[in-house]
Amino acid sequence: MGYYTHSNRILVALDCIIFGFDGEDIKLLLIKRNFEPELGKWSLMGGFLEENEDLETAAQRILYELTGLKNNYLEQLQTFGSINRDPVERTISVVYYALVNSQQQDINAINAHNAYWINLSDKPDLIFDHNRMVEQARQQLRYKAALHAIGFELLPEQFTIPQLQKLYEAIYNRKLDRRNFSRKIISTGLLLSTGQKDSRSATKKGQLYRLDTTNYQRYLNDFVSFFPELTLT
Amino acid sequence: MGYYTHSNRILVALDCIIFGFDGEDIKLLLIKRNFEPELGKWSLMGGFLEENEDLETAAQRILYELTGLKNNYLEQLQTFGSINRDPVERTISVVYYALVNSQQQDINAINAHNAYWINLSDKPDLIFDHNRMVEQARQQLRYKAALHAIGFELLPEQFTIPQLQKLYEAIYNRKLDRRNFSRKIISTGLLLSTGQKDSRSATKKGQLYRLDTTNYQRYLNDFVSFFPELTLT
DNA sequence: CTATAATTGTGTCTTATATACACTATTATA
DNA sequence: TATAATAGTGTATATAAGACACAATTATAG
Repeated sequence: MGYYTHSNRILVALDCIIFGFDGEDIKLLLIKRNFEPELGKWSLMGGFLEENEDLETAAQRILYELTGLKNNYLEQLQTFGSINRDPVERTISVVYYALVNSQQQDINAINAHNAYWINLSDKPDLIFDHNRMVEQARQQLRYKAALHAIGFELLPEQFTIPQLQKLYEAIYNRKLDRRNFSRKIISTGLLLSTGQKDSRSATKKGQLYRLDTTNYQRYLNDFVSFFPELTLT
Repeated sequence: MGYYTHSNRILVALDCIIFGFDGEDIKLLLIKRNFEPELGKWSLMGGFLEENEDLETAAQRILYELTGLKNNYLEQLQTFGSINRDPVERTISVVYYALVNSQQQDINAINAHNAYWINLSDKPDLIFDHNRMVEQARQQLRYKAALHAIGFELLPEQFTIPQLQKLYEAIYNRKLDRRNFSRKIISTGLLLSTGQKDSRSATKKGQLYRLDTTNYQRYLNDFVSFFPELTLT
């Protein structure tokens, strides 16, 4: 293996925006830094790209180190590369965002990293360009959830339609009509009734559904467009 | 300015997928390489990130070097970082895609780079992971054009509705109904009649329109979603 | 100079979907 | 057993999608 004569080799970091949902609010897993630089401030979970590591592998590693979770929804968002974005040394950061079902996490790993689940609406100021990263991820989540029925990744395996509605309401920060939501989501064919009922509910117990993974694949690819006639494959 | 102790500094490249439209087909500006590595093969236009250069600035520079064009639609697509994607040396590539009005290009610059406009449907095999990059860009173009009325970037300043329709048909590779297309596009309020007619047409000359830039800004942000009720701001 | 072929412009009908809204059912708790 | 809270279902109206038909313009051929 040879080398290019070009000399500008720089550090490549990865940062992960980790979204969760507690039934009421969209949450972010953030780190109160007990290390330099920017000790004491809030940031995303990050790390450097290693020598024999693909980008996606590195992002998965960083997510796993923090949460003990594997096989989550994880997608590359964008790469941030302003000259002075990192005051220590020029570093470009490849940013991923993850959707995790926050009930399955490894509490010990999270505590060990001094990380906390924080309501997206209460997000503190973050270091470097991490605020911009989060803002862009939030928008991407709205996109994706609107087009691709992606939101399920944030829910437990079994969920009720009202729970799903609360998730959508949290993502878009607006109220939806219960009756229309229910009709629409059922018409997608994405939900399979489990026959069970939600035991946790304090009043009328809702019907539990789970994703129909057959149809789900289709919905991950399809989307409804500006010209509905142009719905893609 | 200090340094991180981490040692894995690597080359950062940029590659540009340059889309055009000739009135019939979507085109790609590709390079027949007269330099190493992979001399004689086809590739995207690329380059390395310089020391005092932002990512977007570098992408603009590369686009300018090849086409003489500035101020085009240029957007980051994704970063590709597989370990062995470049056989010479580990390099990650931040990929941008550009939409250019291919009538305004600098022919000399293009010839000097041994570049050619090639129908997307006739795309030759490209080096490294450039095939994947183009495929992803093509999908992103479909997304964007469906959601954001972005396609105008590929047309001359003045255009007829049938020309716009041909562009959409090329992007999505399918026929659309003339009458419904016309009604729909007019109802968006994006078009301003210029009062002029298309002189080039061989039969009935179509009415020339141009973008209403006021409404355009809105359409760049808005999109119609999976739940139309959730159309975003 | 008129017929023709090609393309543009506009209207209308039917069907489907969005949206608004009202009543009934279930369950823990007082 | 009444109440408060939430879940489930139905229906009417407005809007948009999608299919389709006819009239208008213009270069070219006869």
